[in-house]
Amino acid sequence: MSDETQQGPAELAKGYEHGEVEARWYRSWRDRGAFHGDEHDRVRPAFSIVLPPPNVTGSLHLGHALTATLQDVLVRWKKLSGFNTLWLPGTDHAGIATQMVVEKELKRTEGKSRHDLGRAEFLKRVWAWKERYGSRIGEQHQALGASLDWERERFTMDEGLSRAVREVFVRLHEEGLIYREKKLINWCPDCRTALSDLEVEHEEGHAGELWSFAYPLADGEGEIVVATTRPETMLGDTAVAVHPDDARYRALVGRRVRHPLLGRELPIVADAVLVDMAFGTGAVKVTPAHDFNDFEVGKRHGLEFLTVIGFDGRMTAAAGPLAGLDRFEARREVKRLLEERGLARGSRPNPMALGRCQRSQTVLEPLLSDQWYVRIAPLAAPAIEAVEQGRVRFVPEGWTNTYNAWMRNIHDWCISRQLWWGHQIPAWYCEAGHVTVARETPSACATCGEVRLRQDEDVLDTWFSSALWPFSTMGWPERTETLRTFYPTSVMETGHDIIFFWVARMMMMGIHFMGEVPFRTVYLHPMVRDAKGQKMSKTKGNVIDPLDITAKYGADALRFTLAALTAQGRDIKLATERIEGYRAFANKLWNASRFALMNLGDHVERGGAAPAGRSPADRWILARLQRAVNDTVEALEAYRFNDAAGAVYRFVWHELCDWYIELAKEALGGEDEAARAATRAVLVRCLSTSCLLLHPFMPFITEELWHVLRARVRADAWPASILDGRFPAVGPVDEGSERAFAPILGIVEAIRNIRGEMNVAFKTPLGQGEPVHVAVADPATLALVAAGEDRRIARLVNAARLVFHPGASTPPVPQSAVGVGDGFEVRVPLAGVIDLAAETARIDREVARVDGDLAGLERKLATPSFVERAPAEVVEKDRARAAALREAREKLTRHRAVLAGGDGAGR
RNA sequence: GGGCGCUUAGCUCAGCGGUAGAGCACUGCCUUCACACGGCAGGGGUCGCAGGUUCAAGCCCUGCAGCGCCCA
Repeated sequence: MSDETQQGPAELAKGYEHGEVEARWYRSWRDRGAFHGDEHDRVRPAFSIVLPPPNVTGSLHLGHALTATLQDVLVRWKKLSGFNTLWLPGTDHAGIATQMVVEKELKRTEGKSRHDLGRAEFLKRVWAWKERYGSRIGEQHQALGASLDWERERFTMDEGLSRAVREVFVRLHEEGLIYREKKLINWCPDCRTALSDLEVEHEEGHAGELWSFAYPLADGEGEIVVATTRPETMLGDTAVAVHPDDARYRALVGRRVRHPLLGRELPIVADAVLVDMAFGTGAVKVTPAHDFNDFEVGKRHGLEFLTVIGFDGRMTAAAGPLAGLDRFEARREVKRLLEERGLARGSRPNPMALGRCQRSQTVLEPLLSDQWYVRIAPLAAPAIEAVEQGRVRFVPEGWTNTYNAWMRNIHDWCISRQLWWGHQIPAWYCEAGHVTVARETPSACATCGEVRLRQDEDVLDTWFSSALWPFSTMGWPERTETLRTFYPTSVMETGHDIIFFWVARMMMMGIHFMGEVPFRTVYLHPMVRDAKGQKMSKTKGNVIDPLDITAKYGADALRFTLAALTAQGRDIKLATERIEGYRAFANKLWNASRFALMNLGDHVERGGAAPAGRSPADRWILARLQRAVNDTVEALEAYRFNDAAGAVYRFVWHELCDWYIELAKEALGGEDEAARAATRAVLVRCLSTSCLLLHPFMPFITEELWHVLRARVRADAWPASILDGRFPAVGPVDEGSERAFAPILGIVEAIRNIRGEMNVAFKTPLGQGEPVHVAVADPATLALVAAGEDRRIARLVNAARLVFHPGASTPPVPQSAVGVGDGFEVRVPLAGVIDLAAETARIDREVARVDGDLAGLERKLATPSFVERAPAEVVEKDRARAAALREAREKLTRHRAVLAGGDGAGR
């Protein structure tokens, strides 16, 4: 590290410039391995998070930025709090998505398909793509300041992780939890692969059409009318079903109809499960090979399974004259042909649900095929139990229900995908069709010894490998030190949209293979939307690129914004104005530090404060600081990121900057050495503590200011980097000092209020002739005033002369404005300035406000049931409030009477 | 069809039993020696609607309406 970064600049620029600072510090942290989790550390408690791996070919969106921010907040907070932290980065090979990207590129540049290249050559291209673009995600995380342990970066297709995948597959197969079967699956004709239930998006209310046509009876006169939303599937019909209780059709059950286009004969069957007598004609066509419900009917009645639509979405040879047509063309053609034959029986609009491919949005086709499945119920049971027993906790709690509902109603997981990019299934077939599942490529069939083997061409669902992520990344199946130290991880932090994809499956796999849950807490964050609440998407063009934001406003501002908007249970609507606001906050902190540096003189920071010279203002701000620390920690512990951010924000801006710095100017510019030294020390303490509190949210600016401050006050006891600092500890708040100082602040506000309302500019001193009078009832407050707070007040309100009186009221002064507060009254003489009408109006407004409050309170206090049944302290509090209001009202009305008395006031 | 969530100031949202808060926006004044990415002051809400519980209800209960999400 260079001297310059060690020391930081001697003086601060007038405004905070994030660009240069951010680049410099991330490099410095990374180069010294500051983010490395130490697997050998057995002293500090461990805190670990695995980053849910983003798609390797993707690029970060705001959801990722949110994930990175919240996780970094947790990790940096825990690190500063003395934990041995590990935040493990990596990327996911994202089977379909990546393969599609590379295929598209291949088509564009060379006009070739992956089949033109062949599997081996195509995979080479994908790897090349990964090498070229795979680092982008990492760079983006670095720009956000993520304190990830880059030495442990993983990729789901790494050798180690691939070994873990194979091990898991083989073990589950040995345990009978993985099997291969021919069933109906959701097939995407565009991606040309099977999908799991989770990858199907259900489109509600699609404008479908219910189209009716007649099947003529095969043996005699008559017909039976059925309705369908998919006319083309009638080519694959192998039955017509009616309800067994339906009198209209009872005589027809067991008879046959003739297929009008193919000539086949179809049985009429009775099925109480499939058929709803009240819907349509009460008769239903049955296509067992192309519909999930019909599939079951087919099994129940031993029907033929006739596949008429192929994997390419075109009609098969079984579709007879329509073979080769696209399924949607076939739909039109079937309708045309049946109309021609006079069999069409009308149609009506039918809003319906439609299954689409999550990736390509293509309408899915249920197709019959051989696929691999995970028998999931035995894995789900312990995962449900883990949550019931509290070994895993969801935050916000509401997600527990969602998790439970899905887990208890779970279906076997189709894990094979007809892709090339991914973990090829470790199953081999011999000519006789025997299957050999093995960790290493087998030399012969386990059943018949045949040596000519062919590996299953399919690959595993990407989510299969990510389910292992919490332990595969730590070296499993080896028993590594990393696993011993950091598994189970502390928190799983991710978006609630992937609770099933990741969380549930990680739970099942973690418990099954590690014997222990993969994480203790699951924090699910909300979705990030645009300012109007719209989902961000490329097609809508409302996507905000996090890197554009960091370049413009700084990573700290973006991070703070995201944290400040992350309230539990609601989506985040992100408007750039919010980000601008928090950039201003960074600038505010910067300038508070700038002020301090200009006023610290030769102050040298030595541990152990000297409370002797501390003023009431010093004690007050330190009490407020402690409160802010407590609030922040409490919020972080409860994952209330917005409250944590809010607590620091409020302290830094509205207490430290708005009040304390202004209050401190008196002592800093004064002659009293001890007071000045104490103030300087308090200022340093407030700023350094604020930096620590803020560091998890704004790592860059806080590290920069830490260095500058440390060098300036020669605080050798402070660690060289804020990363090695100690997070402020929760402790008792000095409430006495808070309470004691409150009247001082109140007096300032009351005088400022008069100034503002009377439009007296700040540069015009008050009390130049007749002094400003302040009556104070509490002797303790008067003592503070006598000890020097009067000078601070005078400074903050720009008063030339300020006279304090013990007691309840100030002496009457013509042409003056009066303000009242809890335990004090201020009187500001405004001869020559006062606008009688304005002042009267102001007093009237005040009286009206007081009257409103008082009326409510008095009504309440006059209610016997309230006085009798409410807790004594509540009644007492209201009595005291009513008394204070009555007093204020009396003062105000007396003052108004004087104003209106025409004693020469005004002009 | 089942489940969950939301409805509070112009906007975005906190608050969740003792008569309403923040940020932004708005209005007036101020280039006061940290900051105009600023300061001071101010205006603005019958807390979706209707019932109920309670001494007391945005806050608890019931129903209704609207919006959103998840699952089937």
